[in-house]
Amino acid sequence: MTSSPAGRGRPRDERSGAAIMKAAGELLMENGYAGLSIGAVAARAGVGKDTVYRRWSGKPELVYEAVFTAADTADVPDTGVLEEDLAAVVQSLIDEFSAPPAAAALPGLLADFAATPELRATIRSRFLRPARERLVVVFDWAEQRGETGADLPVDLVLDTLAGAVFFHLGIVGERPGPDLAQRIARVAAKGIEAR
Amino acid sequence: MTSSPAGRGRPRDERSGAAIMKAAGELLMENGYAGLSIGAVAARAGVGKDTVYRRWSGKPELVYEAVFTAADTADVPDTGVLEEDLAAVVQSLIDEFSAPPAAAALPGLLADFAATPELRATIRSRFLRPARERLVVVFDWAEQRGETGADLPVDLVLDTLAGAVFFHLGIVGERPGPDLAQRIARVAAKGIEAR
Amino acid sequence: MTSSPAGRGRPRDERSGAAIMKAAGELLMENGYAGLSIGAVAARAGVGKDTVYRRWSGKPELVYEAVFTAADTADVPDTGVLEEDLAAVVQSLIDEFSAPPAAAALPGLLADFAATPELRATIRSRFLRPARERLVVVFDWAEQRGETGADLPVDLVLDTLAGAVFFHLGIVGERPGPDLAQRIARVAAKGIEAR
Amino acid sequence: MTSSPAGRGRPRDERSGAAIMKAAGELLMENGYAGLSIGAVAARAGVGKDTVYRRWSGKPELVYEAVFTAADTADVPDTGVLEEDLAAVVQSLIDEFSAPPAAAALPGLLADFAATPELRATIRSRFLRPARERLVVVFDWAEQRGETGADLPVDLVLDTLAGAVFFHLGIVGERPGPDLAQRIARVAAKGIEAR
DNA sequence: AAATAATCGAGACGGTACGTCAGGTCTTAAA
DNA sequence: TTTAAGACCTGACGTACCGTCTCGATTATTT
Repeated sequence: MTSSPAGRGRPRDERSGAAIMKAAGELLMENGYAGLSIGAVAARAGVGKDTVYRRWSGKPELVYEAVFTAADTADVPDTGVLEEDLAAVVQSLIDEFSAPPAAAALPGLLADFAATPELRATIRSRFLRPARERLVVVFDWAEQRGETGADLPVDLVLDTLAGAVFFHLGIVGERPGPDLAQRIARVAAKGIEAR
Repeated sequence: MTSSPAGRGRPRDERSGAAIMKAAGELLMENGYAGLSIGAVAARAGVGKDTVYRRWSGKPELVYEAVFTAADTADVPDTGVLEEDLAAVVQSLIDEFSAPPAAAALPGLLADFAATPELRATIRSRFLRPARERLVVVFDWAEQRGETGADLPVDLVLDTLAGAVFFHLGIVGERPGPDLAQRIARVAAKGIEAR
Repeated sequence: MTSSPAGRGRPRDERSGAAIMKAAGELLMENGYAGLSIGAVAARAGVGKDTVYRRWSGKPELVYEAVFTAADTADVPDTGVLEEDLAAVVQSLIDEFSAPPAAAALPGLLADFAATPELRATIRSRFLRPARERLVVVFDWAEQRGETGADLPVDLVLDTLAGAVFFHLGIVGERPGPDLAQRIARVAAKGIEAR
Repeated sequence: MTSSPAGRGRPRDERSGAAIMKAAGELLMENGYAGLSIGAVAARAGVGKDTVYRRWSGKPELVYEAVFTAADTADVPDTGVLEEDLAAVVQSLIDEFSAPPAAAALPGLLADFAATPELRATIRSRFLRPARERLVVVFDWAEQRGETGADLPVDLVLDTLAGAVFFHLGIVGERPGPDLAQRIARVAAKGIEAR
């Protein structure tokens, strides 16, 4: 959210922003990403359209913030086994991508981000940073245990894991079976282990 | 394409359909998926809007057909090594997804498909069938060579490979390095090989 | 009204145009000129805004046509007396300006016309042409009878008569007493008669 | 202008009011009446919007005061001839109506006044009082000289003179030729003279 | 000196209207 | 029956103003 500039003038009412976020989440689940309009969000939030545009530059930014707010700073547990550590990382991606508003928003949201150069450059940092940080940690542990070599292609693996989850859930639309994270992690762990 | 209902009346002019496909591909590369409108396609093709709607039910179907027309029936070469076979499969996905009109269309197109129940069900068959057929063959060879066990999760692996390629190219927007297929295939091959 | 270009395409539905005119007249009397919006006219007419903009370039043109449609081609009667002839001309101006929708529209409408160079140039021809034609005839008769000289300043007299009626009715808002035309005509007739 | 309610609190800064008047006059000439917004006036004056609304109730009142401030208390000269006296009155109307900011403001301003019942009632006193006072004096002289009878319809003549000037200059937009006042006065004088 | 109160610039607030554009349907005359 | 053309209704877009309100700060009068 763009922070209010300086201390001058009437400060923004936090309740407006909160009402907008709430309305956006609801409409997202009711009508999907394509069926969500800024005007409808404003109307349901009991707010003028300007009040939305003052805070967010457009639908993608608004929906991104409405959906991906969970801080998700939990540390990945050190299980001592690469495959299990990876499973935890994949599970966090699944949790992030399959929450109801996220599932409704993701394909359209990523499409809009991908279509806009400025937004496209932010996709990794916005959607994948927590997972990437965890992955770096997990890779570090695995290297110290000798399970993997150094110089693992973090971003490529991350894209693969995220792509697998996104494609499986978001596009093809399968429900996330309870062992999905484990199955993906098993292949990935074996794939990147040293010999 | 919807086939012309046989029989009476003036037959459809095949040149109209071809002009529409051509115009759609051009506009896709100029303005992207979101910036393509049926009206603009019709105008550039020198055709009435009805002539478009008579053949395709809407933008997703139209763009899908304009972009994914290549038959792509080439057999995957039997290299005798799982990793190499997989690399060929991944390369075919890369080729399919990174062709200029496809790259411009894919994120938005998949989002529209995913948002429509009837279309969502057809994603695998429309975008992944050739790759899936190749993957089945490759897995069959590998099993016969003893490199892998039976009962490999074809669809999950397919989603993973496709998701990796799509996310890496379509969303994050990296150019496909010449060794991308090989790198993905290496991890995947090791991941699914029998111990 | 802009006439539909050539014979190609679907012809405009005359009922739409008529419904727009009717709605505009009603809203004008209910809310006045400033309170009339194109969107409200379209909504009441059961028509899309485009259908309005396709026919009229904006509110001034729309309201002008909605209000000043009466052909008003009646000839001015030859009474044989300048003052009486002028009274008939003035009365036609009063009738034109004091009809309920016209009275509601005139001040704002003329202001918008005056503020737009292209429209400003058309004020005389749009609002005063019938009166001017009558005035020319009346002056011609008067000259032939010897009541006046030649070279009367038609436009200045016309502006004076119209200004008097407009200012008296439209701005100051007096009801048009039954002898108003006569009173204005008396002064004007005396004013322009030859000694 | 609403006078500052005496007494407590910080007194109004007279420079703010002056800056607002100045900004309003400038913007009026740059953008016309319709193109003038309170927000823009406040911004150019370096003032908050409330500082404007605290002093004036809205655009019409603000513009009226910005434009029609000239006291114009000069006495009409007694020329001894009705036509010449009238010419002076008409000339004062021309001067008032054709000053650049007034010319830009008048049609829209009068339309807004006419559209608001409370304001409409004040039009004569606001815009025509000086001219009316002069006209009464001039008629008085003329009656004493025997040029006219008593009981001249002051308001009707005034509306006619003002309407003629307003319509000729403000609406139709002619530049005021140097003899305009004389030409109008000649007709009017003859029109109201006793036989 | 302290309390009270109105003003100041700034700008957020909920609304309304703007004029444009796309979607998908329908209606014409011509082929 | 299809064709090109284009009108049709719906509804969203992002912007501009409206007139009100809420800030912190300032400047006066009243205790």
